[in-house]
Amino acid sequence: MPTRRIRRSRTTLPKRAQPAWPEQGAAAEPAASRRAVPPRRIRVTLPEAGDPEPLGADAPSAQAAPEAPAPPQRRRRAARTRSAQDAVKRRSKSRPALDPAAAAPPIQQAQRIAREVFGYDRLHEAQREAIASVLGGRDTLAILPTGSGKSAIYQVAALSLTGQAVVVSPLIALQRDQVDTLNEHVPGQAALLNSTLRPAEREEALAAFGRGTVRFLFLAPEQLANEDTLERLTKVGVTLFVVDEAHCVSEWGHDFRPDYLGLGRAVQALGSPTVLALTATAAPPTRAEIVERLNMRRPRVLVRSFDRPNIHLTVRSFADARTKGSAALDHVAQAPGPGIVYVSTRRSAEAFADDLQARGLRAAAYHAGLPAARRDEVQTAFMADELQVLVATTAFGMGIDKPNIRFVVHLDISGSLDAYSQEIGRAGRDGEPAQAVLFYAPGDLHLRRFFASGPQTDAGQLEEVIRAVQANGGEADPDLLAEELGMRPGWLRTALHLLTEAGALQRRADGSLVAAGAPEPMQAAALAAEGQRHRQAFEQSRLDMMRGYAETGACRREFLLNYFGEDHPVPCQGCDNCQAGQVSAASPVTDRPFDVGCRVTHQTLGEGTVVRCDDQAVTVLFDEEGYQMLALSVVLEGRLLDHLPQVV
DNA sequence: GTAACGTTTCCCCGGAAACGTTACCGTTCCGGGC
Repeated sequence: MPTRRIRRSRTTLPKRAQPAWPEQGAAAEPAASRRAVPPRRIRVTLPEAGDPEPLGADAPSAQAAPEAPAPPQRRRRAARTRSAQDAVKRRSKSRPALDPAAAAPPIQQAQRIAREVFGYDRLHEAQREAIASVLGGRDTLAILPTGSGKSAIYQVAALSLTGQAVVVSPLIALQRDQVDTLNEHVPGQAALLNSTLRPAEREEALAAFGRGTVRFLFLAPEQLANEDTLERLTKVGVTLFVVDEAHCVSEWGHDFRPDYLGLGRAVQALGSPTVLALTATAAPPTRAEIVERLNMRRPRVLVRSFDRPNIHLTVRSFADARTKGSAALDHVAQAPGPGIVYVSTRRSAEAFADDLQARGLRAAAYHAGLPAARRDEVQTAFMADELQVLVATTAFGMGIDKPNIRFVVHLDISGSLDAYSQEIGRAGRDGEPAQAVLFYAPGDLHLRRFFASGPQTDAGQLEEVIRAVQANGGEADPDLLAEELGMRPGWLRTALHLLTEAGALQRRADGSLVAAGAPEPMQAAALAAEGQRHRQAFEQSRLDMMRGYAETGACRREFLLNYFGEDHPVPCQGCDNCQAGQVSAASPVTDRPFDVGCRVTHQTLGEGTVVRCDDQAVTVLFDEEGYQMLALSVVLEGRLLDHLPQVV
């Protein structure tokens, strides 16, 4: 077994040449503090692929356990990509063949790797459970709060296993950070595979992974849609398939990045390795979809509390957008920062940042329409506390780990409580008090309804597409079809996706789409249109829940946690309604007609699961129709809901 | 669903009003140009 010298290194923020926002007279706040882990040199022995020998029992530690950190959030561009690839080249020693008969390594081995390789004195309980589940060969979905060290789970699990891991990560910048972090601890054992690589670099990454020199290969889901890439990986014999930020499967797969929905197919093609899906936010339907889409078998689903008691929840309601904007400006101008203001459009991001600057604040806008260099500059400045306020669209935030964010203000309502929870979860990661304030005007719902509605299709158009595919000899080339039918390419891609979901089209081994032959075009189009209708109804129902949160007079924390299937005692004293004395202690759980989590059936809405029940309303997540809030008195008087046997 | 923007219509040539169109969040990948 090889011995390696590992040195923990600290990274530094790149210096910014020129501030592009007004400097304020007041002294800059201290730089963001990262957890200080003293650099040290250790000698560590790692199991090779095929090495069955466990490392021995874990020694107990009396020290507090530093949790695994989220990746640092500085953009590291081509130079870092090349350095990771160079590291791969330096380590070209081949590994022994995989040994599938090797016994699952014990959790003690994982603890030792966590300590000796990554410097964590001990893993916390959720990390241990998830790692043990993976080491036992069980597909695992871990839904753990931000800052709980999700990355450490796959890092330690993969190094404890024999064989190699593919890690699907949504953003190239995130992948770079993850590879850099890993290569600081296990030099040369992590590599990237994405479109920024030159052909030779790409080939080298695949070859190193094929030789076993590289244990972790990070890629975006689009890479796995490439049949050549998938075939190369299949030959390697991947033992662990990790999906980081797994909520993207459900959140982005349907209308934005459809290759997320193809990950289950990739898992099968890779010989069904153990699947580990990690996310910080997933309500029950999102969990179900992740499990289904990733083809997870009898998965262990680990869920920890979503509650962040140090974040105070407030909603301020307004009749119109103008008075709302003015009040939000006053609020943010006096709020102790640093903070994030989320808005729904790029234009309003620019406008609100301008307004804040006019008030003398160091503020900047961040959205996907900015040049990459400007986005890097703004993000780096915010991370370094050079900015007080970042005004951003949803483009900002994934993977962000800035501990001292004191407020997250929403100038516009989010599209779902899933998104809202993710966004406010970026506040107060240092455990100190933080504020989440939603500025709400009912008119804001229009734009969100537009986003939730997605591209409009009808069965007639979809049938037209299928017939065109058939007329083309069964080939479904998006660009050709768009031109031929005079349809927008974006819309046509959505149509092809819906038709594939309905079974009217099939993906061939080379990745291209062909007509499936059955069902008949009319029937397939109707199925596809119905599928989309369900999806849109579900999205609209999620927006309804977001609206429910904004308009509730009950405890907001309870409302938010109920959405994620978690109960919470009221009053919480950590939200505006509770502090205003509007919320009194709830009736005992046993007195409620419907328990959270119980299965019910409705004559027209079908079967569903109760997610919330208070004195006024019962909220049910129906399997087909999404979330529905029903007046409790009407439900009880009309006997609209019947209990079903509990699903174990 | 709304707002911003562009075009057309008045039919005296500049500009208001009406009307129509389009964008509105999110990333990766790929091919072409320099």
